[in-house]
Amino acid sequence: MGAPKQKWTSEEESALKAGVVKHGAGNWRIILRDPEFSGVLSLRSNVDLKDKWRNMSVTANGWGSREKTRLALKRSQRTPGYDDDPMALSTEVESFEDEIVDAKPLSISSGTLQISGTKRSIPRLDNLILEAITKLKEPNGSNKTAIAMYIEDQYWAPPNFKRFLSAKLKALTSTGKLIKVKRKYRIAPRLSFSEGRTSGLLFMEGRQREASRVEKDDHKPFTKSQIDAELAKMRNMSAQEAAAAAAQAVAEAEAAMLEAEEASREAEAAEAEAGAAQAFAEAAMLTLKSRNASKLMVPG
DNA sequence: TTAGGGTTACAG
DNA sequence: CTGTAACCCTAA
Repeated sequence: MGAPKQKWTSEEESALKAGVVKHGAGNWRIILRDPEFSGVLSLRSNVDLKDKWRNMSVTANGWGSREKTRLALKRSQRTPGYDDDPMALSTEVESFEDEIVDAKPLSISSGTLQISGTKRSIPRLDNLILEAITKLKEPNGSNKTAIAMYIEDQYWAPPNFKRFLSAKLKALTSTGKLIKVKRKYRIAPRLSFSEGRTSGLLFMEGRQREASRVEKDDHKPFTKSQIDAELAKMRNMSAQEAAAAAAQAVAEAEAAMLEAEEASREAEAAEAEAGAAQAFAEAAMLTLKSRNASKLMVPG
């Protein structure tokens, strides 16, 4: 554990962690392309980011969960008394030394969007959940414990994370984003509507009968047609406008989720509200992402 | 371009 | 000598 070759500085590590929290793990090129992070990580490549993140994850993990590493491969001698449990549940996973690193005001590129009121930016839990399910690669889906474990391992764990996650999973299931079978969650088959031509607004289309415990379906702040209309408007926006709108939607969704969490007594309505807001936010982000991927390719 | 496996260099 | 972190190579 010493200081071997070109040791990463604290600034670089902080930038990496902030970038992962902000953009999500895996988008190394996006993180590197960010003007804020590129200042510190200019001499680092995307591969370096990935490797560093891997090393950090492995170190923080304590290799007690589900990692092979080369250690398991190299060390073939295992004690016959106890073999490693693939689903070791350790609820006391402290993250790195610092908890929330992302204290800087989140600024969308070119989008002069000031999100006032939000204390700290919650990383899109939706994407985290989807990422967790994707990375876990469970054929039958992943249960809440596995998802929570993954997120807690890879990112940081808020104090009331479990309640947060439960509410979020419920909301995602209600909106058809996830499919819940028994106790496992799977990603809904229609998740990509890459085409902006047809107004295929899918998530609330043909399902809702699969949800086992849908208690309330009454009035929602955002109806399906309203979301569709908003997205249709967004497609005609400029990139900056779309980015701002998407960020605003995400912020509102997060705020709604926070309110839903805090109002834990009659959280049903607030939960539905947050779910609808998140559905729109997610769709907006996907639309924005498609736009950026097809149009805004800025060569480094 | 990213994820993963493997190798090298350095610290204990 | 062993373990760890950076580095390197390759497949998807």
